[in-house]
Amino acid sequence: MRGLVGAGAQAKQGGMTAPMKPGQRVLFALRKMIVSGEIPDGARIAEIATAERFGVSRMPVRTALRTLEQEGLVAKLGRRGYAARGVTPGQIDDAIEVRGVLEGLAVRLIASRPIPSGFARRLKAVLAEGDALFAGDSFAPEDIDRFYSYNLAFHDLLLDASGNSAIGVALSRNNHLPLASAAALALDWDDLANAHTNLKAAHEEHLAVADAILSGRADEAEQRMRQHARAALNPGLMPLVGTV
Amino acid sequence: MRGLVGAGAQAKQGGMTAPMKPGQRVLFALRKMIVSGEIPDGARIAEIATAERFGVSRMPVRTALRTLEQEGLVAKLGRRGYAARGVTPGQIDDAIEVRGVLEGLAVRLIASRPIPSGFARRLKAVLAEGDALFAGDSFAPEDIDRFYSYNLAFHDLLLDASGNSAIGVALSRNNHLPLASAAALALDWDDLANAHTNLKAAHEEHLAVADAILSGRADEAEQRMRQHARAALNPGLMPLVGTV
DNA sequence: AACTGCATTATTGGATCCAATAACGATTTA
DNA sequence: TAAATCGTTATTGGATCCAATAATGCAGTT
Repeated sequence: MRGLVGAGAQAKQGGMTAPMKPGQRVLFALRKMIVSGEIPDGARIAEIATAERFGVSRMPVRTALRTLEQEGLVAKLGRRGYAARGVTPGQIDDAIEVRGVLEGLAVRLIASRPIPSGFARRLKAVLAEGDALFAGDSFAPEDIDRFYSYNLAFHDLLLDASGNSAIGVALSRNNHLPLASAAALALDWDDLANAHTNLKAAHEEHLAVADAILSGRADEAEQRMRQHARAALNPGLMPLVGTV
Repeated sequence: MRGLVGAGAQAKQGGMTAPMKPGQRVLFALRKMIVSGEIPDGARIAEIATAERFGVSRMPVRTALRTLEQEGLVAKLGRRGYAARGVTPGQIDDAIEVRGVLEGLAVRLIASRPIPSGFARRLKAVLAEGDALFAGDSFAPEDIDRFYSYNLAFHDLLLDASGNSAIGVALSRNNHLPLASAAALALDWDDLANAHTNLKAAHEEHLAVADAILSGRADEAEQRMRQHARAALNPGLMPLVGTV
């Protein structure tokens, strides 16, 4: 399943066969280089050098650096351009914790209010996808992709239903860090049995969260959602669990 | 105290007598126009027209729009430029709630770990400023400014001490919305007695949060910090309480 | 009269050029 | 010899110009 995160992220970033516009291309390339450590922490990033490196004008580099600054991946050095801010594992943990808190707020808000019938229906429909996935006791390779979609739908639904737009914008930060977003199945699940076990646990956490929400147990829903995010922090049983 | 928010925000944004660079100027002007509703919700913002309006080139407008897009204040319309996303009171409430949750996470993290002696000392020093402010039972006009500084120092200290950098980047979003940031004393305190009463309440919440932190009562610290943020939501006794 | 195709135009994105500014080094003087 | 000042240079920010592209309006045809 090596191509999974590539497939997902690339598709989301429009990185298909169609030629990407220079601006986007530079942005994604720089982002990838920084988070991967190819550009080491603290390294200066000059507009001219970068532009020449990518064979583009300085303009796309400039806009990309501005965006990366907003994302916290580069820091502005007064008049000396920008410097890469390497992403340490600790920062990813930090982002995961923030995500848990924000998603926890989302479910708490949902559970604190009367549940619209439409939401309950949609939530159950999403969860049914997960149930179907784990009906058997083993995984086929394509099931990872299906879980990816299901997981994304679950988190997106809750975000939408919270009715709090500020949560979404705050979360959009974290999603730029691979491993930190709910969508990122960053690690390759080379062991399908392993994947089945761990992703099933994630699905059952989803069920528990949903039950707490639909029953109006707001505090419990929030706590469970936080815990669900934190599960990505500790390696637990397996080599390393991606963000589920 | 009409000039307060102006003073604070302007100073923070560098809006003093020194001429601001075009990029900054356009960015701040557009931001202000959108949040104030001068540019109505959904209104299209074209580069050329805006550039002419401000008497600058299209370039600063472009970068400003990119930044505002990151902040969620404008939305991109495919090839038709950008559209203003009006800020409703509800969105400000949303942002305040998010702030409470994020700052709540910060204090919980601090309280969950051993307290560095340096932090305890600095925290007490900051709180002493507040104590001095409310030693008397009335306010002088300049005390509002002093409270502004003290309040900012309190929140910044906790943010720093949390050790979680993701909280800061997530919070930087909300701070762009006036009334949502901890720094914004958005409403004019024309009644000094009123200001004294309400800001003193805020200070006592600070004390309670600090006590919970230093005593290691993480859950309580988090809850109190959330409540502290939410206090800005309900008008309560007075006409309208700014974000304290 | 309505629909489709083409041409025009408005608008964004990129590239190049110019100005301002701060860092750095060399040179001169005490 | 060391420090200070002046000049050079590297680098960012802004302005203008050019290309690509999609929306819009007009005309022609069915």
